[in-house]
Amino acid sequence: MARKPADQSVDREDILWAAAEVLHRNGYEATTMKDIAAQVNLTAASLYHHFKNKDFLLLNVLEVGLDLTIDKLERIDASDRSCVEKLSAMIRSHVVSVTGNVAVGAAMVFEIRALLNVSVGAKNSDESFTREFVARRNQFFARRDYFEGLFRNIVRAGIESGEFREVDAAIVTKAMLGAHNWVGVWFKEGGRLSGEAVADVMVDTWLAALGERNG
Amino acid sequence: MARKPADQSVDREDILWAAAEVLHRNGYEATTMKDIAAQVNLTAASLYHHFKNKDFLLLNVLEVGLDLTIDKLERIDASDRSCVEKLSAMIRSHVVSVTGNVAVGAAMVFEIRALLNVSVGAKNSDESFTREFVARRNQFFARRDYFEGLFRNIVRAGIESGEFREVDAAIVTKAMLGAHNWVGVWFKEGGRLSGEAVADVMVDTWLAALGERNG
DNA sequence: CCAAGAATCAAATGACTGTTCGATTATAGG
DNA sequence: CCTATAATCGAACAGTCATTTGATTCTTGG
Repeated sequence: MARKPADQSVDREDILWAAAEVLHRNGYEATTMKDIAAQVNLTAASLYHHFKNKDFLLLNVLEVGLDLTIDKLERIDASDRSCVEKLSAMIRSHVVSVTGNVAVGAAMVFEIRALLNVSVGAKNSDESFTREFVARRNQFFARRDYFEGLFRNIVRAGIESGEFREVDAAIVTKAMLGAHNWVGVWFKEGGRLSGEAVADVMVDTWLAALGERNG
Repeated sequence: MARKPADQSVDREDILWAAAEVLHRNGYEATTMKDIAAQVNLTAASLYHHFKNKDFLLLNVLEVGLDLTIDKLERIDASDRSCVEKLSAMIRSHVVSVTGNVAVGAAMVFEIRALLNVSVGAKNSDESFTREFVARRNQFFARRDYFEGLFRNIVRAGIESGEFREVDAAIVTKAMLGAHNWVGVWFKEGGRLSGEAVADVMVDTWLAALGERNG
C-alpha cells in the first residue's frame, strides 16, 4: 500500500477524536473543516481522503460514541444480576463514559439536531451520497432509541420485580438520561469530584428516586 | 413617532419569540437572519432596525427567557413555606416553563455555547459593540449561576432542616437541572402527557431522590 | 396638511466555507 | 530500484451569510 509517515501518521480514528473535540468546543455549524484539520496538522482538503464530507464525519463521530457506550451497557444487561445491581452498573458506566470523553458525550447530546438539519433535500450533486446518509442517519436514531430502551427496560423490570417503586418508567428514564447527558456540559477534569465520584452520586440519587430498599 | 402598520405590526417582542422558535429548530449557527425575518414577514435587513446584530439578538432571547424563569422562582423562594413545598413548586414552575415554551427552554440549553463562541477577539469594526456585548454576556452567565443557586440553596436548606437526606447538593442540583433541561429536547405538545403531568413526575422523582418523608 | 422620524426594503459588499481538482510526495510490495 | 496507490497539499470555485447603505413608505404629533 502506501504512505504512513513516521512523524504525522494520522488515521481515521485520530481525525474522529479530533473532530469530537472541536465539535465539543464549537458545535457542528461553527466548526470548520479547517478547524478539524488543524487539530491533527492537516489541511481541510486532506480530510476528504478519509471522509466523504462534513456530514459523514459528524455521523461517524456520533456512531462511534454511541457504539462504545452501548457495548458496555449490553454486557451489563446480559449479566446475571438483580435490577438494582444492573441499573447501578449501567448508570456508573454511562456517567464514567461521559466524564471520560466529554467531547463525544457532549456531541451525542448537542449535535443530534445538526444531524437532523443536514440539507438532504437540497441541490446535492451526488444522489447516492444522500441516500446512504439518510439510511445511516436513520439507523443511528434507531440505535439511540435502543440505547434509551436499555435503561428503560431495567427500570420496568425492577418495578415488576418489586425492587423499585411504581413510577412512570418512560419519563423517569428520560430524566435520568438528561441528568447524565448534562454531566458532559459541566464536568471538568480536575474539579472537586472525579468522574467515578460523580457517577457514585448519580447511582445513589437514582436508586433513591426509584425507592430502592436494599441499598 | 412613526410607523406601526395595522397589518404587520412587528415589534421587538415578536422578533424575539420568532427567533427563539427558529433557534430551537436549527440552532444558532444554522439559523440565518433571513430565517428569523421570514418568521415575522420581514427581510433580514429590517431586523437591524430592532437589534444591533445577530449576536445581540441571541443574547436578548436568552436574557428574556432566563428572566421569566427567575421571576417565578424568586416569588416561590420568598414565600413562607417548607423546603419540600418550595422545591416542589420550583420544580413544577421550571418544568412547566420549559414545556410551555420549548423554544426558549431549548435555547437556554443549547445556545449558550454559541454565546461563548462569539468572535469577540476578532476584527470587528465597532469596538464599543464588543465591549457592551462582553459585559452583557458575562452578566447573563452570572445570572444563570444565580438561577442554579436558587435550586441549590433550597436543597441545602432542606438538608439542614432535616426534610431531605444528606446528599451532595451541588451535584444533585445539577442532575435535577439536567433532567429538566432535557425535557425541552423530547417534549412534544399533544403527547401522552401534558407539561403539568411531566412536572408532577419530576416533582415526585426528586422528592424521592432527596428522601423526603412527608409526601 | 406637513414634517420628522420610525419601519421597511432591495441591492451590493466582503468575508468565509465546504468541496473539488490536479499535482506532489511518500510508502510498501514485487 | 520500480510502480501502484495512499496521503497530502495549494489553489480555485461556487455558494451562503451577516451586515451596510441609501432610498422609500408609512404614521403620528403639531
